[in-house]
Formats: sequence, structure tokens, C-alpha cells
Amino acid sequence: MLPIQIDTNSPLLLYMQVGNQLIEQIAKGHIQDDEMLPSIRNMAQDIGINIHTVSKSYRELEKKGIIKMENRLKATVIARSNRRLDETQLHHLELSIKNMIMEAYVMGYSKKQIKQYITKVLDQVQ
Amino acid sequence: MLPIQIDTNSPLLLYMQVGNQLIEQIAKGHIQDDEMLPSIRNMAQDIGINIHTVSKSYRELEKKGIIKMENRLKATVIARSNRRLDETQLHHLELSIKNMIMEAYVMGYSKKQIKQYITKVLDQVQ
DNA sequence: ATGACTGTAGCATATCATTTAATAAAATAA
DNA sequence: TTATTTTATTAAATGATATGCTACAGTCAT
Repeated sequence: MLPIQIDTNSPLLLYMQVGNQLIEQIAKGHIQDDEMLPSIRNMAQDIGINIHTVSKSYRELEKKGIIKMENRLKATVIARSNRRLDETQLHHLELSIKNMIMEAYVMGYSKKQIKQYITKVLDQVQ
Repeated sequence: MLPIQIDTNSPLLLYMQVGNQLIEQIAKGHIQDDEMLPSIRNMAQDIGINIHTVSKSYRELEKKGIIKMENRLKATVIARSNRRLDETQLHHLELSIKNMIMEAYVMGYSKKQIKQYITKVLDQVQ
């Protein structure tokens, strides 16, 4: 996996920045199925943030069914084929996407621009 | 404009629920260019939430360049052609969209499903 | 001037993000 | 086995923010 970069100027919460970047790396294949993530301690030290913050990032990813953390073992990425889909999570995700798209349109993006941007993003995933 | 619906079970903050619905209504044309929004007080009373919360919703929309609030007059929707685009806001928005798309993919949506969903959402805007 | 309307500011409370410090379980080395 | 290190978790403290209640100050019509 690639190193996690924290942007202190970002309005995004720290644990979400970490979570987002982990998800992006999984989507792009920089973190692979069944790969073992760094320990909470190590990652916290590398990034320069608190253990709890990283812990929360991991727990959120676990809630989403992306990684599993069992009996104090390091977190591992669940293989794509084995991910259990949580209906509630999916619903919230769809709502979030809808809101973002609506906002982009209202802020001046054309429908075409939005579709092009989505395509560009999807071209980056494996 | 249509009435704003608050979902007390949603994990979304109240002021974001209000803001999201306003944006959605603007995108769909239920709120039109140059239309005057209800006063903070009225909307707060109608919805049953505090004026501060509605005030924050309006201020966030103003930051995004969607509405303007001048010298204690009611907030008005800026015409689409007159919206000034804030580079920082646009950058954060693109980042948010990217994160949502990556998350959808990692959680099991196929690229095709994601594109179909985006198309479905965009078909709802005017 | 009065009354009805507007947005804003101050204070209180609850929730949550983040950090610090302490605890307990597991893994590893001796 | 014992000791040391490494791990995640728990508890408590701090700070920031969301939300609510109340009061204030400006605007406008009458």
C-alpha cells in the first residue's frame, strides 16, 4: 500500500481522510484482497495522528463490510467476492452520491461534465 | 418550493438535511432562479427546528455561491448563469464525489451499476 | 412612534472528534 | 515458563460543533 497523506487544511475529519484513502487504494488495487493492513499503532505513528483516530477509521471500514478485525489481529481486507452488503449502508451511500451530484449540478457543472468526471474516476479503479 | 422533510433517524446533521433538500429542489426546478426562500424564522417553525440550524443551512448554501443573503433581506437563489464558482468549493466537491464513487465500487457496485445510477439521478434534474 | 417583520449574537446543553493515560490480551524472544 | 514487546481496547479529559432558547438590532409599512 501507498503512504497515507493527511491534509490539515481539509475540512474533512481525520478519520474520514484516512478511511477515504484506504478505500481509494483498495479500489485502485494498491491494497489487495486479503492484504493485512498495518497495525493501528504503526499507521498512527507513520501518519502522525492518534491511535484512536486510526482505530475509528478501521471500525468504519469494518461497518461497511470492507475489512474485518478479529480478536486483536491486524485488520485484513475482505476479498471483493466475500463482502457482505449492508442494506442500510448502501442506502446511505446512494443518498450521499445523489446529494453530491445534485450539488455539482447546482454549482454549475453540466450533466455532461459530471458524467465525464465520473468516467474519469472509474477509469482509475481496477 | 416543496416542504422540507426532516428524518430524525438519519445520521445526517439537521442543517445538512435542510441544505441537501434545498439543493435538490433547486436542481429539479422546484425552487427557481431568483426565487426568494422563506425567512429563517418561518422555515424553522414549519420544520420544527431551531432558527440557528436553518441559518447555518442558508450560510452553507451562500458559501457555495448558490444563494445570496444581503442586508437582512430574505435569501434569494442566484440565477444559474450568475453563480460565481469558488475554486476551493469545487475542488472539495470533486474530492467528495470521487470518494463516494470509490466507496460504492469497493462496497460491491459494478462500474456499470454506478454509471446507471448517476444517469438515473441526472435524469431527475431539469 | 408603533408593530411586525427580518437576521444575528449570547449563552446553555448535548454530541462527537481527538488526544492522553491506563489496562488487558496476544505474540515473540529468552 | 517467564519476560518483554506489541497489540487492541477502555476510561477519562479536552476541544469543537450542532442544536436549542432567549434576547437584541435593523428594516419597513402603517
